[in-house]
Amino acid sequence: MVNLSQLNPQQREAVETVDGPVLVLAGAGTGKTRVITYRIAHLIARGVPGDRILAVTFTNKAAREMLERVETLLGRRGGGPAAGSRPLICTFHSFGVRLLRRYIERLGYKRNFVIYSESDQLALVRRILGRFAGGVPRVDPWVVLGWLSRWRNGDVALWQRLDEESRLLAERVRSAYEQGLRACNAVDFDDLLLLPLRLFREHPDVLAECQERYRYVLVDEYQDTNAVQLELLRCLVARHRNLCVVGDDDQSIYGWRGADLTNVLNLEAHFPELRVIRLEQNYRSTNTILRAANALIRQNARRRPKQLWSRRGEGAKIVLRVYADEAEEAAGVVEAIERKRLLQRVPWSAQAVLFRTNGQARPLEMALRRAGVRYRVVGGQSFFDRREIRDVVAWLKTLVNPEDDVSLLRIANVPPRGLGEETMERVLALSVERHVPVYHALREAMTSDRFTARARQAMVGLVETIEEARRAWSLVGPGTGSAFGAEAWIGFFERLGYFEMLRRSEKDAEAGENRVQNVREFLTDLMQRGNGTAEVEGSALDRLQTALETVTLDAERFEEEEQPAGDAVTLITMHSCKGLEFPHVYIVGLEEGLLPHARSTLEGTIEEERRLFYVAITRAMETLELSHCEGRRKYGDRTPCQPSRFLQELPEEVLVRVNSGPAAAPPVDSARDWFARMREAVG
DNA sequence: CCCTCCCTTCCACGT
DNA sequence: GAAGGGAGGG
Repeated sequence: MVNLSQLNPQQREAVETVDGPVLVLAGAGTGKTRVITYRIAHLIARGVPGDRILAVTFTNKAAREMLERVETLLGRRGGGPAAGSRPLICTFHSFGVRLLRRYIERLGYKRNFVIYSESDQLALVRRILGRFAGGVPRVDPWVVLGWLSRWRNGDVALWQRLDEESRLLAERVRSAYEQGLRACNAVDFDDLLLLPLRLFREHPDVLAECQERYRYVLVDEYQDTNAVQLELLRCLVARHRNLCVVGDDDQSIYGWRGADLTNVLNLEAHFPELRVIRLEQNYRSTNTILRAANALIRQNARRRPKQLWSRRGEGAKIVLRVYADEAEEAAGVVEAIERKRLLQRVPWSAQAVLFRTNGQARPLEMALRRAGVRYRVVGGQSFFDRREIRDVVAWLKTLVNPEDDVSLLRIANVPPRGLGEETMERVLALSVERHVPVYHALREAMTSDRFTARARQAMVGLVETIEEARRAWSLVGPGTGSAFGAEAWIGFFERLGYFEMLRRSEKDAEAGENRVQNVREFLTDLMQRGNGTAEVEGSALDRLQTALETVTLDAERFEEEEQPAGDAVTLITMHSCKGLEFPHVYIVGLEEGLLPHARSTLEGTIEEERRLFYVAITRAMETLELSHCEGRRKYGDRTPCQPSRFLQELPEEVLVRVNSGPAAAPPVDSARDWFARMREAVG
């Protein structure tokens, strides 16, 4: 039996109420993950086979951590679950991929489907918009992609808000977009949820099988679910109704991605027999911090009321500072960090700086580097935004599925082989005319006298390269003893001339070599993944498909491996800090326009911005420092800033206002001396 | 067809 | 202020 004595009464109730629908309202820091892991372990200990349990999370990281915790919980007591009967703990999206890998043929797709990343989606939308470019004033493909996603996820309201012209355009784009995906045998992120739902609705036998299999369904971060996810859940638990969702409406910060707060507020509508359990004892923060958080979030109208409290005492007051601009703010934060480290022996790793937008990381990084402080940036510009990585991924996707037009068009002339814009445009036209994938059109064009001999020669070269690689890699299997590894793939790109192209593309030889190195590392990493998975079956090409899925769905993992752990300050956005905690937290840029963000003011989503601030505040365990600037550089020149309206909502008695005029922060150019002196004074 | 330079635009948050 | 896209020359 799992020992439940370490849980408080509410947590215990949440763990032991195993049958029927349960909503656990778990405030920040109240032991939410603990409840889920204990609940899974408790179910297994009571004799439920592990593989009858499905736990859904929002990030892969959360899924990995949860699995680990469940295993320790069970393993410690000996005889953990047999390898075959482990609970399935994964994200909604990877759950979708699992189903699609098994059943997608029932929906008329081929098994070697690829998943389009956002940049792939964008390329497709761009192409479609280009095709429609008949006098239409230039439309932002980002905006259109946003419409599409929201429309496909059932946001009808948005659709109705568009004006006549936009709606007409959007409808044409939508239909072309969906056809485009189908034709490429590609699915996008939304499809990973939408197609499984279709599967459930059109194939009752599949649904019945899943219902039978997943007798107990748990959902973490339930406040982040959208309408489609709720539908999926309702299908899954329609029979046994053993659904346990854990979440906090006050921490719902993904509305822009379709997350719907009413899923939490109105769950009784779908499950009248719902048990609601509140967790309000916080184990993380001081009462000063909680008082600020409670006061702030109370201003929101749409919520289920709750009040956090803790046994961790009052703690230090919250410091509020004003700086002249973002450079001084950064310098001030670094100073505070070093002060804590040198005077109070607080390591860098116990401190985190939180901000609203990724762009705010830059001045902070500069100040940290100048002071010799180690740091790590969580999230931020993705490794996969690098050109060389996108090229390589497009090449690999093409090898898995040559009918993936977006990838093929991207790599057709990479490295340059004489298949420029003009030629590919004509091949594309041919593919549209014939209703076949670009790859087929390309093969047809090879022998067509509509193209010059030179172009045809180039096409033959491309097709042969693809065919040869596909043939070779589909022959390599686990039993053949041939090399599977990254070296073989590196060799492929070497022969392709890709590395040479990279080296040539940079003026600076070192920068070019750097890009080459990025690709080598990426391939090494990718192949380790393909070989490491439980899947022993299949050719190298099959494994490549699996590995590419992780690239698209779990990019975060690649980034993590990039940055070695160790003692370092954390720089992180307010969005990605959810679920984390730090002893000492600095929240910067608390200004109108940044928080609440200018766009949210326009869109009327102030409450979500307030929740975002709430999430940020509740990351802090011991101390919290807030700051805002009087002015800030924007697109080059300086603009004045007003303090965030949310600052006025914090109770005055928990704050200390420190006037950090220009005098308090050391002048930027002498920062190094200042730190040197401080170190000397301490050491 | 490829390269370079200038000009525009800027994605807020992430599976 | 940087990076990507478009126009024009090699």
